[in-house]
Amino acid sequence: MYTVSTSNHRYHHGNLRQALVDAALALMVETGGTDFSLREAARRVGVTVNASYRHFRNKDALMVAIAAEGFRRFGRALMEGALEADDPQGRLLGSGRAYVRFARANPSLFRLMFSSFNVGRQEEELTLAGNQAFDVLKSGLATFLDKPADSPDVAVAALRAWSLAHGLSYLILDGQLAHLPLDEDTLIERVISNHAG
Amino acid sequence: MYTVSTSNHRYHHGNLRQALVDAALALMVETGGTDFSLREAARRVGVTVNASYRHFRNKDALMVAIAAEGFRRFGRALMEGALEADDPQGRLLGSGRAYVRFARANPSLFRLMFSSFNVGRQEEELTLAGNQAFDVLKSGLATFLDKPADSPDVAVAALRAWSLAHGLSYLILDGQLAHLPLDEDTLIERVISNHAG
DNA sequence: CCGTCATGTGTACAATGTTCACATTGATCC
DNA sequence: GGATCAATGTGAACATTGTACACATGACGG
Repeated sequence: MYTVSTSNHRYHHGNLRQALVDAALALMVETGGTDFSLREAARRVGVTVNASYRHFRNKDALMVAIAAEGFRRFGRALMEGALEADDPQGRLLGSGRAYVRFARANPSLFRLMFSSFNVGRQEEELTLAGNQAFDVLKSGLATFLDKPADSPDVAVAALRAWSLAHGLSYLILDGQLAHLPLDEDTLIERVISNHAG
Repeated sequence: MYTVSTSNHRYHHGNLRQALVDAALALMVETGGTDFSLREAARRVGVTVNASYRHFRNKDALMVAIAAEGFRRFGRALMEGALEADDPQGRLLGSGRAYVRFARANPSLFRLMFSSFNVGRQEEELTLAGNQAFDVLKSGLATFLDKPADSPDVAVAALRAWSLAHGLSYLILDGQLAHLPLDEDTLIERVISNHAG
């Protein structure tokens, strides 16, 4: 997952920061929720809680780091999804599918990413990673609409696509699709692609 | 907000359950986040923490109760939004606007509602309130499409509308609309109504 | 070799969620 | 009307958590 230092430090860990991120993420996955214990994460890594304060100002800072890591993976997933097709529309649909796929595969991380956005809005790492993910969608839409990326039309279309994928992902995570008459994948496909009614 | 018992109980509160819900909600609003302290809520109500355990199994149960209360208000807001117009399409747009309006007006509550959905999925009160809110959208779409409410087409259309409003609301709460070239209300209007660029 | 700075440990503290034993209330039945 | 009893409150206690402060240890450049 991350490169460990070569020597066998008894005292110094080597890459505690990333190790804490990974441990906390693992804890979240086990719980299924978006919460974790700082102490427990440190315990897993084999280190005292206080050691983590050398790498994060407080627990919120660690959560922001996790969210940022999530957004980086997220952006990558969106790009790879876009590469599944060759035409602009296909690429757009590909990112949409990748969006939902990511949310389903990493529910806790996905939730944390978007719930810690207000907490750590001032944190540069987070906003940067978040904007980069959004840019994937925007540039895809710009080429699809054949208009400049900063035009209002592109903004509106991107926002609509983003909203659609985002809302759909959340509804799936909340189990809101279970009651519906079609199976999940068919629903996702029909919702994302634009064949209205 | 809620009817208090007539007599001046020194010991018995009268409607502690609802009072705790209100206090916790107020705390969330003050913090801006979705978290609160059970003890602090009890303190506000003028009661010991332990008293709350007569009305809620634990803190999560209180959160679920808050979320359910939120979904009831939410459902009402959607209905009122639909009543702003007379034609089916106008009603649909009305609920969409009401959806986003509710999220902006009650950000903490909105977040809690959808983040506690997995925690308290087994809780009947919550799922009931949630489904009722969703039914408002579904019935509106059924009359709009003039098809039976349980048809796949209605399901897909409802899911798409719900996703759109939901995602847009979340993106607004996350402050993702600040960077965009149009002002928020114009964006919302253009995203919700279907004039694809 | 030795300072010095980053990185770790130990101790301490207030706050929180939760539990258990006990107190108080108010309705119900004789 | 007074005893009974379930509903509803209090009080003390405990483990866990996030955080702060003083100190230990290690790596490394002069």
